[in-house]
Amino acid sequence: MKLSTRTRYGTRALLELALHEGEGPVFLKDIARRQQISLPYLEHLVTPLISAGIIRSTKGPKGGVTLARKPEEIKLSEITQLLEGSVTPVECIEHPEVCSRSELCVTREVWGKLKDAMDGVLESTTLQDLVERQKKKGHPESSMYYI
Amino acid sequence: MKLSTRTRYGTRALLELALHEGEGPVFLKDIARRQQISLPYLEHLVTPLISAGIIRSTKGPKGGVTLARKPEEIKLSEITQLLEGSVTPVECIEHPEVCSRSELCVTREVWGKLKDAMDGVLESTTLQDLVERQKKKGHPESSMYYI
DNA sequence: ACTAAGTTGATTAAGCCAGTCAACAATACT
DNA sequence: AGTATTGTTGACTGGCTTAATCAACTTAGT
Repeated sequence: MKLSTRTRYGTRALLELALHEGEGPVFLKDIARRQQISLPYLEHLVTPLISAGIIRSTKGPKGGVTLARKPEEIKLSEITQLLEGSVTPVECIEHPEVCSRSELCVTREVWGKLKDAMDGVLESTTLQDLVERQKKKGHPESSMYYI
Repeated sequence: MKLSTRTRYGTRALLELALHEGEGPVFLKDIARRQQISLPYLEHLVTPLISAGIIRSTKGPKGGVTLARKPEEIKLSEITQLLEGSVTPVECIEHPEVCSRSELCVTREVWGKLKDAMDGVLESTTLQDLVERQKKKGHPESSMYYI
């Protein structure tokens, strides 16, 4: 019952972008350094985020990536859906046909409640919420990541 | 973000026992057949459940396993904790020391909210709740599993 | 042109985990 | 006592997923 590193890293990368909203493109290299993600790995995370229209990229010198929408318009549910595949605790919730017992299975109902509880949190949290939390905590990138 | 089959199968096995509460020991073989779990695999699931005091076993002919407590006293949180290891979406919630950023990380806070939401469901659901749901649906084992 | 970026794909390495097999231990029944 | 039946334990395997890297390619600015 763990989130994939895809989702964890991806969320951190997007938070990083949200923190620099309005400052123009950010280098993948900088995101990687500040959020402690390996650059080659980050490159792969970026691809689906672009196709999904969450970020925009600019090639060449002075290039980088930017949020394609405002932080308050990007819900965590969208990010997890994209990077995690889905946050379903069991396959049969979304695809009842994978198990012949789906119809009558009561454990399935409970796992459904579990999913609903998670969705509630993910639907109600946006990147903007993360930014505000971060501001309350102070900006770690200024004091910590540039040694 | 999937539950392990350990947890899924284990929960089904316990439900099966709860449904036969008060009828004496149930053969592992029967649980396996009715809940469609491979017998050798079920055997391994049973071990931790016994050590945790959730079920009791009787060896020999007419042996089998029984719930050690009443269904309403067995919470899902206990089962998942035992079989899943834990339902934490990220390691750093329970062990902040695994990541140097734990202190200042706001994504960690959100994953914490996610865990709280899940815990809410798991803490408030008992085997008895599953039994009642099953009764409302009818008893599938009588009509379906004995072909 | 040249350089600095992002993009894409092939590939690898490792860890996890479902699942099986086989030997063992205990109990009830005859 | 002996035997069949059942749970117990541990060793082992095979496959899947996924984090991660490398290398070649494309695009854009100077």
